[in-house]
Amino acid sequence: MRLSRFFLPILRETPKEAEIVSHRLMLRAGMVRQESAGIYAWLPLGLRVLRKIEEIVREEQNRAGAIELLMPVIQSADLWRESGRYEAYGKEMLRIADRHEREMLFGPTNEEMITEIFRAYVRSYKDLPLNLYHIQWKFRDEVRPRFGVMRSREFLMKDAYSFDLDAAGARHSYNKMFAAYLRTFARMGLKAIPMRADTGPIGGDLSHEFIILASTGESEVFCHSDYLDMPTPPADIAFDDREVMQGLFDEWTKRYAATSEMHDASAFDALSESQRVSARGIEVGHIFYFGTKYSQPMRAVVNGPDGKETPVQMGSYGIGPSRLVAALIEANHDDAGIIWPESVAPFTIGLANLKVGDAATDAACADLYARLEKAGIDVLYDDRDERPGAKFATLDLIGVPHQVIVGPKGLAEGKVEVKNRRTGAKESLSPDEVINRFTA
RNA sequence: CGGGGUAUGGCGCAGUCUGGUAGCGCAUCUGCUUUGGGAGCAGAGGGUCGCAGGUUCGAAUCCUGCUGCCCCGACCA
Repeated sequence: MRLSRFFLPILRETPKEAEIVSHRLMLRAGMVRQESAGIYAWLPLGLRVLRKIEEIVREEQNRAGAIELLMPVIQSADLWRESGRYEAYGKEMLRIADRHEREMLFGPTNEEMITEIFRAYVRSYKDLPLNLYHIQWKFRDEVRPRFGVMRSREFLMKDAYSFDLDAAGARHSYNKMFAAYLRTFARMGLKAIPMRADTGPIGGDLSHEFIILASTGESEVFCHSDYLDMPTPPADIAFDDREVMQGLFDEWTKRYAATSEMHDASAFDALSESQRVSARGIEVGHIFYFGTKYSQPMRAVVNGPDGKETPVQMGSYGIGPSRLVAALIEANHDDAGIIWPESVAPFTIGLANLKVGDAATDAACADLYARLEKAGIDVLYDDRDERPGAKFATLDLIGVPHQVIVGPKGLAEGKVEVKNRRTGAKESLSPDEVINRFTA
């Protein structure tokens, strides 16, 4: 992408409403624009990151055996009356009426709808297990939206729903999502620690929150230091092997880890000084096993091997990709701006032409740009007629992991500079070496 | 939902107390000079002062009502 043809509305000053660093940087880098309290437009740069995150989430859901579909954002009130949550959900649910005065709502979550879809088609235990998910916009009318997309009213959520014949099967489904979540966050360069959680309004008796550590996190968390170095489950782990999955779950939950609401000070204090990690955290995922809470009232039943009808055992599993964008910035930034992990970066390379109009730099940049693009690398080519300082500041701000800097001085010796945004390390390489570096 | 604050050009702000027809920095546009860490000079454009009433010869400024947004607390992907 040529920057001169892109839409990147950078702000030099920080809008006053932005309190936390991720919100400030998202506004300054032209990633989002607030349209109303807790409602944001995603500008091109922000959208590229959101899509990268979505794709990682999708790949790991698919790997764990979940199947993608897409449910609507607008739902019927009748569906929610069946489960009893229409009244119970309260003011967080945005209720609307259509032209026929039919009561509708903007979905805050999809347990009812997925259960309705399930019961319409599935009759036999032979069709289980089943795990269906979608990535769709949700609306929860938060009392007090804040922190930009970290706590917004409209937000993107990946929600998966598992269906099993019995509790043991549901447990296995839960464990598979548990493993998928560990992989998902690890691929984004995040250390997400599963912590036992309250089930809240979703209900049920088994639940974990996935918390990433960040100094600006909303909640206080406590955990065993071993969690900082636990190995991520490999891509080819045996998702269908119940014992392997249970073993992984047990390994990841046997040590102390809790948010402040679930904190047990005496258990935590039993750890040695060096084992105690007390930090701030951001919730990026939440998984629940809730049995027949919805299948019972909504009559989602299957015929078991014994010929009897049984309500299915369900679980639900959520990740907020839009919140993750902010969480990733909270965990990856410095004074100059954002530092994207490579897997979610909007562009992999920022190519800066320090002297637009100079025949040599123009030609060198055009050549590098074409060859890197041809190799399938996302390159942002800063071909604007700006001074070098402005280009450095822009690339630092938007956090592109690698900067390739082409100026007359280096080019006179056949060299361009490659700078690593995270480490600040600079190398002087020939254009051919640059191509090899990034295409090898 | 309780408490507090705020609303003036794209962004950040002054002007409001004491009424006289709107200003500064950044950004934008034009020209010249510049060009390895957010350039300099000269010129230009852009604002129903949140909305609706009212007081007054005259309202950004005073009065009344409303709305948006932000912050602090209790709740949440």
